[in-house]
This record gives sequence, C-alpha cells and structure tokens, in this order.
Amino acid sequence: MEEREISQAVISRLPRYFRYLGELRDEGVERISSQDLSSLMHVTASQIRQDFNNFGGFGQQGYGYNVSYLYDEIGKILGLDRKHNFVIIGAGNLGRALGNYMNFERRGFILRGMFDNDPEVIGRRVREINVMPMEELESFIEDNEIDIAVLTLPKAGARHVAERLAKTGIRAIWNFAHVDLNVPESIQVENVHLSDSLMKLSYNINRYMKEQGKT
Amino acid sequence: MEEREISQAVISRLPRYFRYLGELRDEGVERISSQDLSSLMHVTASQIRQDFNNFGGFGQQGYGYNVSYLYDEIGKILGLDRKHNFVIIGAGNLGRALGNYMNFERRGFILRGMFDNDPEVIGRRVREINVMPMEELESFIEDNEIDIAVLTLPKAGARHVAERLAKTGIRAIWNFAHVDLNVPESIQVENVHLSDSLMKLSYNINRYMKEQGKT
DNA sequence: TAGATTGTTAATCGATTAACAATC
DNA sequence: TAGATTGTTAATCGATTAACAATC
Repeated sequence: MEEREISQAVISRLPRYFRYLGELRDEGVERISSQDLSSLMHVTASQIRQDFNNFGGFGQQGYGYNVSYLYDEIGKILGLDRKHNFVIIGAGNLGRALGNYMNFERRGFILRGMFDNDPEVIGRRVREINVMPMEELESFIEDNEIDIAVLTLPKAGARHVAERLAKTGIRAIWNFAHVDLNVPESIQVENVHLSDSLMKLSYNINRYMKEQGKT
Repeated sequence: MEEREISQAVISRLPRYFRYLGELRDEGVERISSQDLSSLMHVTASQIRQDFNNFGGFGQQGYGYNVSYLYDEIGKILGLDRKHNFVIIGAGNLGRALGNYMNFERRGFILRGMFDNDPEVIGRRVREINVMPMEELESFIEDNEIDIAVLTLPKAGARHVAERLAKTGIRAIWNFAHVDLNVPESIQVENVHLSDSLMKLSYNINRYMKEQGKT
C-alpha cells in the first residue's frame, strides 16, 4: 500500500509535523483541519494533505485529522515506535554534549557506549557510560546490537572510522564530521554539517544587508 | 549584476563547494573542470556550472576553473571575508561544546560572550569567556557589536529569548532549540534541529529494512 | 440533509539536466 | 587553428499549489 518511493522533501517535513502535533496534543487539542494546521505552520493546506496522503488517508472528510492518532501514525512512519541502540565515536566536547542529552532516549534512541582514542579521555564517564578505547569498537557493536554510530571526531578520523564501520552490522551513521562519507548503500548516512549551516547563516546576513543598502 | 534572487537550494550547496575546493587547494590542485568536480562531488557538471553562474562567470572556456580563485570567491559570497561576533545563550552541554569549538574562529566567527540563568553555571569559564547572567544580555549585545546569537536552551526559554533579541540590533539567530522562532524579517534564522535530523535517520533505517524485507 | 473538509487529479511553478553555441 | 570547456538557452523532471469531486 505505502510502496511508492517517498521523496526526501516529504520526509524532511515529517519531524516538523510531528513536533507541532505533539504540542497540539499536549495542549489537549483533539482534532485539526489541514487549513488550521497550515496557518499554524506557515505552509499550504494543500501540501499538508499531499504529504499525509503519501502514507494513506489519515483524515476524515468534513472532520479533519485526529491529532493524537495522526501524531502516533507519523511517529510510526518515522520508526519512533522502535528502540535504537547507538554509540558515540569521539568523546570530545560535542560527543560528550550529545551523550549527556537525555531527550534522545525519550524517542527510543539509547546510548550504549562511547569511544575515543585519546588516553586522556578513555575511562571518563558520561552518565553511566565509560569511554572505551577504539580497539573495542567492532566487538562492542556486535555484542550490543548497535544500530547507529554517531561520529563526532575530526575529518581524517571520521573517514577512517567510517570504513571500519562499513564492515560491521551497523545500520546508520549520524555524521557530525565535516566530510562526506563513502559507505555502502546499506548504511544510512545523515549529515549534520554545523559549519555549513553557519555559512548559510553568514550568507543570509550579508544578503540582507546588501538588499537594505540598495532599496 | 548579481541582483537576481538566488534560491536557497543554491545557497545550501555553496558550503559544500567551498569545502571541496578548500581540500583541492590544500592538495595543490590549480585548476578543475566542472566535469572533474562533478565526478568528485557526485553531482552533475551542469548543476555546478549553473550554480556558479548565478554569481557571474568564474571560469574560462577551454580551461575550467581556477581552484584557489574560485575558493576565495565563494568564500566572499558566503561572507567569510568578514568578522562576525557571536554570543551563546544557554551554557549547558551543547552551548559549552560549541563555545569550545575553535574552528568557527578560523572562519571569522568570534565568540564574545556566553549567557545562562542558572546560578550554578554563571561565572564558569569557557576558554577565556565568563558565563554571564541573562540580565546583561541586551547591554552586552549593544556594547560589543554582536551579530549572531546562538540559542542552545530549552524550548520555552528559546521563544522568550528570541523576543528579547528581536528588540536588539542582532542580525541573526543560530537556533538549536526545538521550536520555530517568530522574529522580524530583519533577523536571519538558521535552525539546527538535531532531533529532526535523527528522526530522518530513523525513517531511512526503517525504509531500508522494509525494502530489503520485500525484494 | 447541508456543510465541511478530505483525498486526489490537474495546473503551475521552480529546479535540474541536457544541449550547444560562444570563446578561450 | 583545433580542442576543450564554459556560459547559457531550451527541455525535462519533480515538487508545490490549486481546484474540485467524493464523502463523512
């Protein structure tokens, strides 16, 4: 039924719907029309209906969408009804910050281990997790059914680690390093290139200043 | 000359070009054709030429593009030839991690201050910066020509702080909080919604598993 | 039943790719 | 000059929006 290939443009919008529906649900709102949701989220009602219909009809004519039901369904589509074990590779500032961030747990993402090759850092505790040496990476992944590896280390290291990961049973890499990784198709990669994001911001600051200067 | 409105799709690709060109330059590569760059970056040569031509002709027929020149030009387009002072609001794990990250400085983004309202955290040092109380935010922004505010605090706080920021001379917000901010057009907002990114990853893991199960 | 609002088809818009003339 | 490769126009593709019949 839901076999058509869904475009990544649609996928990228799902978490935002999920966020808004969660807030509506918490406020006790029971139902919402695409029209009302559209003015709340500043997107067109048409897009909302198209997006939801990629996954089958979640609404009801004349009524709209049941907030709580829709929230749950989108959660399922996003796979948030499952548990995912993850490890963090690179226990520097960013790695430790992500390790300490508890909200991922709420969504079913469970931190199982952290790795680093700096003797200074190995053995340190982040919550109840000990930072382990890189040698133990592969065996730990196998033994603990790890799905996701979070890469928070410098460029060169990231490329190398990605190659090691490609040989394990890992399913996905959440990549914070400033490189594009080259891994088999079976491993999903999601990049968070913070400096790219900052550069976009920088561009837009400049653009706005120029526009003002001109008009 | 470069007055046409450039689409955000193009802008989003610029940092990636910049990254590849920087690496080529560091490797001593002097020139590159759109064809060669295209196979390196796994995009079409046509797209590369279209993208660059949004900003005027950077290449030369029969020759290609001068790597170092193109790198500099894209840097300028992104506004990386200027200095931007920034503050971090929310000195939790993520805020401190970003504060400690030195690479932003290399691109002209200079950390000037950090703020929090938790007495536990106020006064702590991150590099040479003292975490200040929230009361001092507005005056500090005025006195130190702050361009960018990085928001690394919980939802509710973020919305409130964004309102306060809207009344200052700030130019941009780099928003790590899981809310959409409502600020005047004159303030550029770039969102880094980490949990959205993680959900996308989760979706793609699931999708791949389903595809495998079927075929 | 009448009114509301979805699900879905058709129209539009924008972004990507292909093709090729211009030119170094 | 001949070959290479850009800059740019035209064609295609995909995503968004509009419109409306289906239906609760």
